[in-house]
Amino acid sequence: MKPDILVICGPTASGKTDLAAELALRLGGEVVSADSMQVYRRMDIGTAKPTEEEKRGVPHHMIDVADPGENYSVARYVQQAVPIVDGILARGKLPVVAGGTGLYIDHLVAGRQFAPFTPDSGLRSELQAQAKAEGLPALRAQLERVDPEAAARIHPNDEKRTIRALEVFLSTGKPLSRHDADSRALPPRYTPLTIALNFAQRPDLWARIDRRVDEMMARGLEGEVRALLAEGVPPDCTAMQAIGYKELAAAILGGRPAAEGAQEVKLRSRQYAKRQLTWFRRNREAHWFEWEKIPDFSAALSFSTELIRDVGLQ
RNA sequence: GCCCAGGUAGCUCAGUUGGUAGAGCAGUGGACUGAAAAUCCACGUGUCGCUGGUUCGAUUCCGGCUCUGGGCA
Repeated sequence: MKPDILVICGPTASGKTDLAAELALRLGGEVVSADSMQVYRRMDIGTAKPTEEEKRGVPHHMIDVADPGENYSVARYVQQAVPIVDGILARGKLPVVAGGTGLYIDHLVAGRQFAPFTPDSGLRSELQAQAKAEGLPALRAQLERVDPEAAARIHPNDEKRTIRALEVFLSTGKPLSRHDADSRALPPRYTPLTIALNFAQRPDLWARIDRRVDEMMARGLEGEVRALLAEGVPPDCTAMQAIGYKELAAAILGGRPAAEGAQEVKLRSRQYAKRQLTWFRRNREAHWFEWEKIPDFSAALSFSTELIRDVGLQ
């Protein structure tokens, strides 16, 4: 099957943004961000959104599409991003999906469907309260009764997934495992050519992350976080779970120096990058390009354009 | 120079009444279907500072040396 979209993925600070913009510019494409935190407005520095200069005149979509206080989700992402990708294709251009949120990328391209209901925040907090009062094993026992298949797959300590599975059953009357099975049977929405970026040596990635966090601090990340808190964004909302915001908010609220928070941001970013790599490595179709020491974009460009030519993407 | 407290896993430390050692953090690998920058799982051999002595056996007891804190000169 001939690919119809280009996907650029990789861990944080691996150079996705630059490569995506450059490729889109050369191939007459448009960038569609696949990043769960760049969707939020007024969170620019800490989410490393591309600047106008970095966008190189190429249209970038799925950035600044929600307010920080809103509860964004994969489902909403797919709902918004699919018409955009389709629109780009309809105009005869190449969609370049670029980002570090593997879940978002996978759902966008795979065409999976979500359980047909709007999450009821009341039900969710009810279940959370129940977990707190009666303990997670109680919820787990409940899940084993209504959806033994999901219970077998979800680890007993995984509260979020246990609650989610119960939520689906209680709202739709259909077990989550059934939804998943049905969804897996659907044909994929797009056929991607996937390029994954990484550093050959882990410490080189760390060095790049550290430098980037220092740059974020120099550009005023602390002020950005203070502004969000001042406008009343709840410190426990989804947007404030973003690395960089969470740690600085905690430092600010706890009266600790921002520099201390910045150190935590570096650590948490490294750990996040490792999780991203685990996700992307699972995709056997991805073509990996690894940097030696520092990014060499001209090498990445020839690697990419060759691949694109070989598969007839353009 | 003297006195005191220490030198044990990358870091912070626990421990062995003498039978070669274990936690947290870090790190590595993995999972992931409406919170995903979230959530969860698995993985612990290191000259127990060096060197003599006692002992069947010392990281553990004794001596010397060395290094790091703190105190007194």
